[in-house]
Amino acid sequence: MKSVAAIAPEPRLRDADRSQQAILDAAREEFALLGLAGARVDSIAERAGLNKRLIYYYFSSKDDLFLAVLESAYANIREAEKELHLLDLPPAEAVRRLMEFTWNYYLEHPEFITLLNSANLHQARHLEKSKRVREMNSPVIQTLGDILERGRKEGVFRGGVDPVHLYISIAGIAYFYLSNNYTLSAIFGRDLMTRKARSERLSHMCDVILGYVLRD
Amino acid sequence: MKSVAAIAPEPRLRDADRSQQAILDAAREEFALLGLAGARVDSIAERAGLNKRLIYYYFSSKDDLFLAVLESAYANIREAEKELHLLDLPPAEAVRRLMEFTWNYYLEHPEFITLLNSANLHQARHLEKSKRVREMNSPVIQTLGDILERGRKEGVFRGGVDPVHLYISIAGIAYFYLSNNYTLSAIFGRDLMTRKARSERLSHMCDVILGYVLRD
DNA sequence: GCTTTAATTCACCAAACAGTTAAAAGAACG
DNA sequence: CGTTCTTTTAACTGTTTGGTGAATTAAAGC
Repeated sequence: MKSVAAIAPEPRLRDADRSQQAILDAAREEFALLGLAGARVDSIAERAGLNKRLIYYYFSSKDDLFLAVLESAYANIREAEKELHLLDLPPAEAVRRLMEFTWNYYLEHPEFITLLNSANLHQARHLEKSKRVREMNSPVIQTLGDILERGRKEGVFRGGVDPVHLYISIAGIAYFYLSNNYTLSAIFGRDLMTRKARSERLSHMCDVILGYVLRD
Repeated sequence: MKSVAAIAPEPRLRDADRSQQAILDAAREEFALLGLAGARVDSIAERAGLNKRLIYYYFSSKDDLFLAVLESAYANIREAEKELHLLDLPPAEAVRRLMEFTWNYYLEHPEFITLLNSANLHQARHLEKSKRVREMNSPVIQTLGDILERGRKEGVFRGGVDPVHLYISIAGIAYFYLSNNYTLSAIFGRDLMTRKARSERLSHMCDVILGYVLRD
Protein backbone atom coordinates (compact mmCIF):
# COMPACT_ATOMS: atom_id res chain seq x y z
CA MET A 1 0.00 0.00 0.00
CA LYS A 2 2.75 2.35 0.92
CA SER A 3 4.48 2.01 -2.41
CA VAL A 4 1.24 2.80 -4.25
CA ALA A 5 0.83 5.92 -2.20
CA ALA A 6 4.41 6.77 -3.05
CA ILE A 7 3.82 6.42 -6.79
CA ALA A 8 0.60 8.46 -6.78
CA PRO A 9 1.67 11.23 -4.43
CA GLU A 10 -0.91 11.93 -1.75
CA PRO A 11 -2.87 15.13 -2.37
CA ARG A 12 -1.01 18.18 -1.24
CA LEU A 13 -2.57 19.93 1.69
CA ARG A 14 -1.78 23.21 0.03
CA ASP A 15 -2.39 23.72 -3.63
CA ALA A 16 -2.85 27.21 -4.97
CA ASP A 17 -4.28 26.09 -8.30
CA ARG A 18 -6.76 23.77 -6.69
CA SER A 19 -7.86 26.50 -4.30
CA GLN A 20 -8.33 29.06 -7.05
CA GLN A 21 -10.33 26.60 -9.12
CA ALA A 22 -12.49 25.73 -6.13
CA ILE A 23 -13.21 29.42 -5.60
CA LEU A 24 -14.07 29.90 -9.28
CA ASP A 25 -16.40 26.91 -9.27
CA ALA A 26 -18.12 28.02 -6.09
CA ALA A 27 -18.42 31.57 -7.38
CA ARG A 28 -19.91 30.42 -10.67
CA GLU A 29 -22.60 28.51 -8.78
CA GLU A 30 -23.35 31.37 -6.42
CA PHE A 31 -23.41 34.10 -9.07
CA ALA A 32 -25.51 31.97 -11.41
CA LEU A 33 -28.01 31.27 -8.66
CA LEU A 34 -28.34 34.70 -7.10
CA GLY A 35 -26.86 37.24 -9.48
CA LEU A 36 -23.97 39.55 -8.76
CA ALA A 37 -25.67 41.62 -6.07
CA GLY A 38 -27.44 38.63 -4.52
CA ALA A 39 -24.29 36.52 -4.25
CA ARG A 40 -22.52 36.55 -0.87
CA VAL A 41 -18.76 36.34 -0.60
CA ASP A 42 -19.11 34.44 2.67
CA SER A 43 -21.35 31.95 0.97
CA ILE A 44 -18.88 31.47 -1.89
CA ALA A 45 -16.14 30.73 0.62
CA GLU A 46 -18.38 28.23 2.36
CA ARG A 47 -19.24 26.50 -0.94
CA ALA A 48 -15.55 26.30 -1.79
CA GLY A 49 -14.70 24.96 1.66
CA LEU A 50 -12.08 27.65 2.02
CA ASN A 51 -11.60 30.76 4.06
CA LYS A 52 -13.05 33.99 2.76
CA ARG A 53 -9.72 35.75 3.01
CA LEU A 54 -8.40 33.54 0.22
CA ILE A 55 -10.92 34.98 -2.18
CA TYR A 56 -9.47 38.42 -1.64
CA TYR A 57 -5.96 37.06 -1.73
CA TYR A 58 -6.48 35.59 -5.18
CA PHE A 59 -9.19 37.77 -6.72
CA SER A 60 -8.94 41.15 -4.96
CA SER A 61 -12.66 41.95 -4.91
CA LYS A 62 -16.12 40.56 -5.54
CA ASP A 63 -16.28 42.38 -8.87
CA ASP A 64 -12.95 41.03 -10.05
CA LEU A 65 -14.05 37.56 -9.05
CA PHE A 66 -17.19 37.99 -11.12
CA LEU A 67 -15.10 39.00 -14.10
CA ALA A 68 -12.90 35.92 -13.67
CA VAL A 69 -16.02 33.73 -13.62
CA LEU A 70 -17.35 35.41 -16.77
CA GLU A 71 -14.04 35.00 -18.59
CA SER A 72 -13.91 31.33 -17.74
CA ALA A 73 -17.52 30.83 -18.87
CA TYR A 74 -16.72 32.41 -22.24
CA ALA A 75 -13.53 30.41 -22.57
CA ASN A 76 -15.54 27.23 -22.03
CA ILE A 77 -18.14 27.86 -24.74
CA ARG A 78 -15.53 29.03 -27.24
CA GLU A 79 -13.61 25.84 -26.56
CA ALA A 80 -16.72 23.75 -27.20
CA GLU A 81 -17.48 25.64 -30.42
CA LYS A 82 -14.05 24.76 -31.76
CA GLU A 83 -14.91 21.06 -31.57
CA LEU A 84 -17.82 21.44 -33.98
CA HIS A 85 -15.90 21.24 -37.28
CA LEU A 86 -18.75 22.92 -39.12
CA LEU A 87 -16.75 23.35 -42.31
CA ASP A 88 -16.67 19.59 -42.80
CA LEU A 89 -20.44 19.58 -43.35
CA PRO A 90 -22.68 20.65 -46.24
CA PRO A 91 -23.94 24.20 -45.58
CA ALA A 92 -27.48 23.33 -44.49
CA GLU A 93 -26.22 20.58 -42.21
CA ALA A 94 -23.68 22.97 -40.71
CA VAL A 95 -26.34 25.51 -39.84
CA ARG A 96 -28.53 22.82 -38.33
CA ARG A 97 -25.64 21.53 -36.29
CA LEU A 98 -24.84 25.00 -34.97
CA MET A 99 -28.49 25.42 -33.94
CA GLU A 100 -28.46 22.06 -32.17
CA PHE A 101 -25.15 22.74 -30.48
CA THR A 102 -26.29 26.13 -29.20
CA TRP A 103 -29.49 24.66 -27.80
CA ASN A 104 -27.76 21.76 -26.11
CA TYR A 105 -25.00 23.91 -24.73
CA TYR A 106 -27.48 26.27 -23.06
CA LEU A 107 -29.47 23.31 -21.77
CA GLU A 108 -26.40 21.72 -20.25
CA HIS A 109 -24.97 24.97 -18.89
CA PRO A 110 -27.87 26.93 -17.44
CA GLU A 111 -25.41 28.94 -15.35
CA PHE A 112 -24.03 30.44 -18.57
CA ILE A 113 -27.37 32.11 -19.19
CA THR A 114 -27.80 33.67 -15.77
CA LEU A 115 -24.19 34.83 -15.76
CA LEU A 116 -24.67 36.63 -19.07
CA ASN A 117 -27.88 38.17 -17.78
CA SER A 118 -26.05 39.49 -14.74
CA ALA A 119 -23.28 40.86 -16.91
CA ASN A 120 -25.80 42.67 -19.07
CA LEU A 121 -27.70 44.04 -16.10
CA HIS A 122 -24.43 45.76 -15.25
CA GLN A 123 -24.04 46.86 -18.86
CA ALA A 124 -21.08 44.52 -19.32
CA ARG A 125 -18.84 46.97 -17.51
CA HIS A 126 -16.82 44.00 -16.24
CA LEU A 127 -16.09 42.83 -19.77
CA GLU A 128 -14.87 46.26 -20.83
CA LYS A 129 -11.91 45.84 -18.53
CA SER A 130 -11.13 42.43 -19.95
CA LYS A 131 -8.81 42.09 -22.89
CA ARG A 132 -9.10 38.33 -22.73
CA VAL A 133 -12.76 38.28 -23.71
CA ARG A 134 -12.38 40.71 -26.58
CA GLU A 135 -9.53 38.61 -27.94
CA MET A 136 -11.70 35.50 -27.78
CA ASN A 137 -13.71 37.28 -30.48
CA SER A 138 -15.77 34.39 -31.65
CA PRO A 139 -14.26 32.60 -34.63
CA VAL A 140 -17.68 31.02 -35.08
CA ILE A 141 -18.76 34.21 -36.87
CA GLN A 142 -15.98 33.79 -39.41
CA THR A 143 -16.96 30.16 -39.86
CA LEU A 144 -20.64 31.01 -40.18
CA GLY A 145 -19.76 33.61 -42.82
CA ASP A 146 -17.87 30.97 -44.81
CA ILE A 147 -20.79 28.56 -44.58
CA LEU A 148 -23.27 31.19 -45.77
CA GLU A 149 -20.99 32.08 -48.67
CA ARG A 150 -20.62 28.47 -49.73
CA GLY A 151 -24.35 27.82 -49.40
CA ARG A 152 -25.12 30.80 -51.59
CA LYS A 153 -22.61 29.72 -54.24
CA GLU A 154 -24.10 26.24 -54.28
CA GLY A 155 -27.49 27.85 -54.80
CA VAL A 156 -29.07 26.40 -51.65
CA PHE A 157 -28.94 29.53 -49.46
CA ARG A 158 -30.41 32.96 -49.94
CA GLY A 159 -27.90 35.81 -50.29
CA GLY A 160 -27.33 38.92 -48.24
CA VAL A 161 -27.34 37.26 -44.84
CA ASP A 162 -25.23 38.97 -42.17
CA PRO A 163 -23.53 36.19 -40.15
CA VAL A 164 -23.62 38.28 -36.95
CA HIS A 165 -27.38 38.77 -37.22
CA LEU A 166 -27.92 35.12 -38.02
CA TYR A 167 -25.75 34.06 -35.10
CA ILE A 168 -27.70 36.34 -32.75
CA SER A 169 -30.97 34.92 -34.05
CA ILE A 170 -29.83 31.35 -33.57
CA ALA A 171 -28.62 32.11 -30.07
CA GLY A 172 -31.65 34.26 -29.30
CA ILE A 173 -34.44 31.83 -30.08
CA ALA A 174 -32.72 29.21 -27.95
CA TYR A 175 -31.58 31.53 -25.17
CA PHE A 176 -34.88 33.32 -24.63
CA TYR A 177 -36.84 30.09 -24.31
CA LEU A 178 -34.53 28.87 -21.57
CA SER A 179 -33.72 32.17 -19.91
CA ASN A 180 -37.39 33.14 -19.63
CA ASN A 181 -38.68 29.64 -19.15
CA TYR A 182 -40.14 30.39 -15.72
CA THR A 183 -42.16 33.45 -16.66
CA LEU A 184 -43.24 31.90 -19.96
CA SER A 185 -44.38 28.70 -18.28
CA ALA A 186 -46.31 30.75 -15.71
CA ILE A 187 -48.01 32.92 -18.31
CA PHE A 188 -48.87 30.28 -20.87
CA GLY A 189 -49.76 27.82 -18.13
CA ARG A 190 -47.81 25.02 -19.70
CA ASP A 191 -44.53 23.40 -18.66
CA LEU A 192 -41.98 24.22 -21.35
CA MET A 193 -39.31 21.93 -19.99
CA THR A 194 -40.82 18.48 -20.39
CA ARG A 195 -38.85 16.16 -22.62
CA LYS A 196 -41.52 16.48 -25.29
CA ALA A 197 -41.67 20.28 -25.13
CA ARG A 198 -37.90 20.53 -25.42
CA SER A 199 -37.75 18.25 -28.41
CA GLU A 200 -40.57 20.17 -30.13
CA ARG A 201 -38.72 23.39 -29.44
CA LEU A 202 -35.52 22.17 -31.08
CA SER A 203 -37.41 21.04 -34.14
CA HIS A 204 -39.29 24.36 -34.33
CA MET A 205 -36.06 26.36 -34.07
CA CYS A 206 -34.41 24.37 -36.85
CA ASP A 207 -37.48 24.95 -39.02
CA VAL A 208 -37.32 28.70 -38.39
CA ILE A 209 -33.61 29.10 -39.03
CA LEU A 210 -33.41 26.78 -42.02
CA GLY A 211 -36.70 28.15 -43.38
CA TYR A 212 -35.02 31.52 -43.42
CA VAL A 213 -31.61 30.61 -44.74
CA LEU A 214 -32.63 28.11 -47.40
CA ARG A 215 -33.52 29.51 -50.78
CA ASP A 216 -37.16 29.09 -51.79
CA MET B 1 -57.38 82.87 -10.82
CA LYS B 2 -59.14 81.80 -7.70
CA SER B 3 -62.15 80.49 -9.57
CA VAL B 4 -59.88 78.38 -11.79
CA ALA B 5 -58.25 76.85 -8.74
CA ALA B 6 -61.70 76.13 -7.39
CA ILE B 7 -62.71 74.27 -10.55
CA ALA B 8 -59.48 72.25 -10.71
CA PRO B 9 -59.06 71.49 -6.99
CA GLU B 10 -55.54 72.10 -5.78
CA PRO B 11 -53.51 68.94 -5.27
CA ARG B 12 -54.17 67.18 -2.02
CA LEU B 13 -51.27 67.01 0.39
CA ARG B 14 -52.19 63.45 1.15
CA ASP B 15 -53.20 61.10 -1.61
CA ALA B 16 -52.85 57.38 -1.12
CA ASP B 17 -53.23 56.55 -4.82
CA ARG B 18 -50.67 59.10 -5.88
CA SER B 19 -48.22 57.87 -3.26
CA GLN B 20 -48.64 54.22 -4.22
CA GLN B 21 -48.13 55.08 -7.86
CA ALA B 22 -45.03 57.12 -7.01
CA ILE B 23 -43.64 54.14 -5.10
CA LEU B 24 -44.41 51.78 -8.00
CA ASP B 25 -42.74 54.09 -10.51
CA ALA B 26 -39.67 54.55 -8.34
CA ALA B 27 -39.49 50.82 -7.66
CA ARG B 28 -39.75 49.98 -11.37
CA GLU B 29 -36.79 52.24 -12.08
CA GLU B 30 -34.71 50.91 -9.22
CA PHE B 31 -35.44 47.22 -9.85
CA ALA B 32 -34.88 47.62 -13.59
CA LEU B 33 -31.55 49.31 -13.00
CA LEU B 34 -30.13 47.12 -10.25
CA GLY B 35 -32.13 43.92 -10.12
CA LEU B 36 -34.10 42.64 -7.15
CA ALA B 37 -31.14 42.05 -4.84
CA GLY B 38 -29.29 45.16 -5.95
CA ALA B 39 -32.25 47.47 -5.44
CA ARG B 40 -32.33 49.36 -2.13
CA VAL B 41 -35.57 50.12 -0.38
CA ASP B 42 -34.10 53.35 0.98
CA SER B 43 -33.21 54.37 -2.54
CA ILE B 44 -36.72 53.62 -3.82
CA ALA B 45 -38.16 55.81 -1.07
CA GLU B 46 -35.77 58.58 -2.03
CA ARG B 47 -36.68 58.31 -5.72
CA ALA B 48 -40.36 58.47 -4.83
CA GLY B 49 -39.78 61.42 -2.51
CA LEU B 50 -41.63 59.59 0.24
CA ASN B 51 -40.78 58.08 3.57
CA LYS B 52 -39.52 54.50 3.49
CA ARG B 53 -42.08 53.42 6.04
CA LEU B 54 -44.80 54.09 3.47
CA ILE B 55 -43.41 51.36 1.22
CA TYR B 56 -43.99 48.82 3.97
CA TYR B 57 -47.33 50.39 4.79
CA TYR B 58 -48.61 49.86 1.25
CA PHE B 59 -46.59 46.90 -0.03
CA SER B 60 -45.59 44.89 3.07
CA SER B 61 -42.15 43.83 1.86
CA LYS B 62 -39.52 44.32 -0.82
CA ASP B 63 -40.59 41.06 -2.46
CA ASP B 64 -44.26 42.01 -2.55
CA LEU B 65 -43.32 45.37 -4.02
CA PHE B 66 -41.36 43.59 -6.72
CA LEU B 67 -44.38 41.46 -7.53
CA ALA B 68 -46.56 44.58 -7.79
CA VAL B 69 -44.06 46.11 -10.21
CA LEU B 70 -44.03 42.93 -12.29
CA GLU B 71 -47.80 42.76 -12.42
CA SER B 72 -48.05 46.34 -13.57
CA ALA B 73 -45.39 45.78 -16.25
CA TYR B 74 -47.35 42.83 -17.61
CA ALA B 75 -50.61 44.76 -17.48
CA ASN B 76 -48.99 47.51 -19.56
CA ILE B 77 -47.76 45.29 -22.39
CA ARG B 78 -51.02 43.35 -22.53
CA GLU B 79 -52.86 46.63 -22.81
CA ALA B 80 -50.63 47.73 -25.69
CA GLU B 81 -51.11 44.41 -27.47
CA LYS B 82 -54.85 44.89 -27.42
CA GLU B 83 -54.50 48.03 -29.52
CA LEU B 84 -52.90 46.13 -32.38
CA HIS B 85 -56.08 44.89 -34.11
CA LEU B 86 -54.12 42.18 -35.87
CA LEU B 87 -57.24 40.45 -37.15
CA ASP B 88 -58.01 43.43 -39.38
CA LEU B 89 -54.89 42.68 -41.43
CA PRO B 90 -54.01 40.03 -44.03
CA PRO B 91 -52.14 37.15 -42.29
CA ALA B 92 -48.63 38.03 -43.47
CA GLU B 93 -49.09 41.68 -42.59
CA ALA B 94 -50.42 40.72 -39.17
CA VAL B 95 -47.33 38.64 -38.40
CA ARG B 96 -45.06 41.42 -39.59
CA ARG B 97 -46.93 43.92 -37.47
CA LEU B 98 -46.61 41.73 -34.38
CA MET B 99 -42.87 41.44 -34.99
CA GLU B 100 -42.53 45.20 -35.35
CA PHE B 101 -44.68 45.89 -32.32
CA THR B 102 -42.66 43.50 -30.14
CA TRP B 103 -39.38 45.05 -31.25
CA ASN B 104 -40.56 48.61 -30.69
CA TYR B 105 -42.14 47.82 -27.35
CA TYR B 106 -38.91 46.33 -26.01
CA LEU B 107 -36.96 49.26 -27.41
CA GLU B 108 -39.25 51.79 -25.75
CA HIS B 109 -39.51 49.88 -22.48
CA PRO B 110 -36.04 48.56 -21.65
CA GLU B 111 -37.07 48.22 -18.02
CA PHE B 112 -39.49 45.47 -19.07
CA ILE B 113 -36.57 43.32 -20.14
CA THR B 114 -34.50 43.67 -16.99
CA LEU B 115 -37.56 43.13 -14.82
CA LEU B 116 -38.34 39.86 -16.59
CA ASN B 117 -34.72 38.80 -16.26
CA SER B 118 -34.85 39.43 -12.54
CA ALA B 119 -38.10 37.51 -12.25
CA ASN B 120 -36.56 34.56 -14.06
CA LEU B 121 -33.39 34.64 -11.99
CA HIS B 122 -35.72 33.99 -9.06
CA GLN B 123 -37.51 31.29 -11.02
CA ALA B 124 -40.65 33.42 -11.23
CA ARG B 125 -41.53 32.49 -7.67
CA HIS B 126 -43.15 35.92 -7.34
CA LEU B 127 -45.50 35.23 -10.23
CA GLU B 128 -46.61 31.91 -8.78
CA LYS B 129 -48.31 33.76 -5.97
CA SER B 130 -50.05 36.05 -8.40
CA LYS B 131 -53.46 35.16 -9.76
CA ARG B 132 -53.60 38.43 -11.67
CA VAL B 133 -50.76 37.53 -14.00
CA ARG B 134 -52.04 34.07 -14.77
CA GLU B 135 -55.44 35.54 -15.59
CA MET B 136 -53.86 38.03 -17.99
CA ASN B 137 -53.02 34.91 -20.00
CA SER B 138 -52.06 36.55 -23.23
CA PRO B 139 -54.95 36.76 -25.69
CA VAL B 140 -52.29 37.43 -28.30
CA ILE B 141 -51.70 33.68 -28.48
CA GLN B 142 -55.34 33.11 -29.36
CA THR B 143 -55.13 35.86 -31.97
CA LEU B 144 -51.89 34.50 -33.40
CA GLY B 145 -53.49 31.07 -33.65
CA ASP B 146 -56.37 32.55 -35.65
CA ILE B 147 -53.97 34.36 -37.97
CA LEU B 148 -51.95 31.20 -38.61
CA GLU B 149 -55.14 29.27 -39.32
CA ARG B 150 -56.39 31.85 -41.78
CA GLY B 151 -53.01 32.10 -43.50
CA ARG B 152 -52.92 28.36 -43.95
CA LYS B 153 -56.46 28.25 -45.37
CA GLU B 154 -55.57 31.00 -47.81
CA GLY B 155 -52.55 28.95 -48.88
CA VAL B 156 -49.96 31.56 -47.95
CA PHE B 157 -48.72 30.03 -44.66
CA ARG B 158 -47.20 26.66 -43.93
CA GLY B 159 -49.23 24.38 -41.66
CA GLY B 160 -48.46 22.84 -38.29
CA VAL B 161 -47.16 25.98 -36.62
CA ASP B 162 -47.65 26.14 -32.85
CA PRO B 163 -48.63 29.73 -32.00
CA VAL B 164 -46.89 29.54 -28.61
CA HIS B 165 -43.59 28.53 -30.19
CA LEU B 166 -43.92 31.17 -32.88
CA TYR B 167 -44.71 33.83 -30.29
CA ILE B 168 -41.67 32.81 -28.24
CA SER B 169 -39.49 32.96 -31.36
CA ILE B 170 -40.76 36.41 -32.31
CA ALA B 171 -40.21 37.66 -28.78
CA GLY B 172 -36.91 35.83 -28.45
CA ILE B 173 -35.05 37.16 -31.49
CA ALA B 174 -35.98 40.70 -30.45
CA TYR B 175 -35.50 40.25 -26.71
CA PHE B 176 -32.09 38.59 -26.85
CA TYR B 177 -30.61 41.25 -29.11
CA LEU B 178 -31.63 43.98 -26.66
CA SER B 179 -31.21 42.09 -23.41
CA ASN B 180 -27.70 40.95 -24.30
CA ASN B 181 -26.78 44.03 -26.29
CA TYR B 182 -23.88 44.92 -23.98
CA THR B 183 -22.11 41.58 -24.01
CA LEU B 184 -22.79 41.09 -27.73
CA SER B 185 -21.43 44.53 -28.61
CA ALA B 186 -18.34 43.84 -26.51
CA ILE B 187 -17.70 40.45 -28.09
CA PHE B 188 -18.40 41.31 -31.70
CA GLY B 189 -16.71 44.67 -31.29
CA ARG B 190 -19.51 46.54 -33.00
CA ASP B 191 -22.16 48.85 -31.64
CA LEU B 192 -25.50 47.13 -32.09
CA MET B 193 -27.59 50.11 -31.07
CA THR B 194 -26.84 52.65 -33.77
CA ARG B 195 -29.88 53.74 -35.75
CA LYS B 196 -28.60 51.79 -38.74
CA ALA B 197 -27.92 48.62 -36.77
CA ARG B 198 -31.38 48.72 -35.20
CA SER B 199 -33.10 49.18 -38.52
CA GLU B 200 -31.11 46.32 -40.06
CA ARG B 201 -32.05 44.16 -37.13
CA LEU B 202 -35.77 44.76 -37.57
CA SER B 203 -35.56 43.95 -41.22
CA HIS B 204 -33.54 40.79 -40.52
CA MET B 205 -36.06 39.62 -37.92
CA CYS B 206 -38.99 40.13 -40.26
CA ASP B 207 -37.13 38.14 -42.92
CA VAL B 208 -36.52 35.29 -40.49
CA ILE B 209 -40.06 35.09 -39.15
CA LEU B 210 -41.83 35.58 -42.46
CA GLY B 211 -39.32 33.32 -44.21
CA TYR B 212 -40.41 30.63 -41.80
CA VAL B 213 -44.13 31.17 -41.77
CA LEU B 214 -44.71 31.83 -45.47
CA ARG B 215 -45.23 28.79 -47.65
CA ASP B 216 -42.49 28.16 -50.19
C1' DG C 1 -65.97 71.31 16.44
C1' DC C 2 -65.07 66.87 17.56
C1' DT C 3 -63.97 62.16 16.58
C1' DT C 4 -62.45 58.62 13.86
C1' DT C 5 -59.70 56.97 10.33
C1' DA C 6 -56.13 57.01 7.02
C1' DA C 7 -51.68 58.88 5.45
C1' DT C 8 -47.14 60.18 6.74
C1' DT C 9 -42.93 60.92 9.54
C1' DC C 10 -39.32 59.86 12.89
C1' DA C 11 -36.10 57.32 15.17
C1' DC C 12 -34.33 53.06 15.73
C1' DC C 13 -32.71 48.02 15.43
C1' DA C 14 -30.49 43.51 14.75
C1' DA C 15 -28.55 41.09 11.14
C1' DA C 16 -25.82 40.90 7.28
C1' DC C 17 -22.36 42.75 4.38
C1' DA C 18 -17.73 43.51 1.77
C1' DG C 19 -13.51 44.05 2.94
C1' DT C 20 -9.23 44.05 6.60
C1' DT C 21 -5.79 42.88 10.19
C1' DA C 22 -2.16 40.38 11.84
C1' DA C 23 -0.15 36.44 12.17
C1' DA C 24 0.29 31.21 12.13
C1' DA C 25 1.74 27.27 9.52
C1' DG C 26 3.33 24.59 5.41
C1' DA C 27 6.76 24.22 1.53
C1' DA C 28 11.22 25.07 -0.71
C1' DC C 29 15.89 25.47 -0.41
C1' DG C 30 20.23 26.01 1.59
C1' DC D 1 17.40 23.52 11.26
C1' DG D 2 16.87 28.19 9.85
C1' DT D 3 15.30 31.46 6.47
C1' DT D 4 12.03 32.97 3.16
C1' DC D 5 8.04 32.89 0.49
C1' DT D 6 3.40 31.09 -0.14
C1' DT D 7 -0.90 29.59 1.63
C1' DT D 8 -4.33 29.60 5.25
C1' DT D 9 -6.86 31.03 9.41
C1' DA D 10 -9.88 33.35 12.94
C1' DA D 11 -11.49 37.34 14.53
C1' DC D 12 -12.73 41.99 13.63
C1' DT D 13 -14.54 46.61 11.58
C1' DG D 14 -17.43 50.10 9.88
C1' DT D 15 -21.31 50.43 7.16
C1' DT D 16 -25.47 49.24 5.01
C1' DT D 17 -29.57 46.65 4.96
C1' DG D 18 -34.63 45.36 5.26
C1' DG D 19 -37.78 46.02 8.43
C1' DT D 20 -40.50 48.07 12.77
C1' DG D 21 -43.03 50.62 16.82
C1' DA D 22 -44.92 54.53 17.99
C1' DA D 23 -45.88 59.27 17.43
C1' DT D 24 -47.93 62.83 14.37
C1' DT D 25 -50.77 65.12 11.19
C1' DA D 26 -54.27 65.72 7.43
C1' DA D 27 -58.79 64.49 5.79
C1' DA D 28 -63.55 62.70 6.16
C1' DG D 29 -67.71 61.93 8.63
C1' DC D 30 -70.84 63.30 11.93
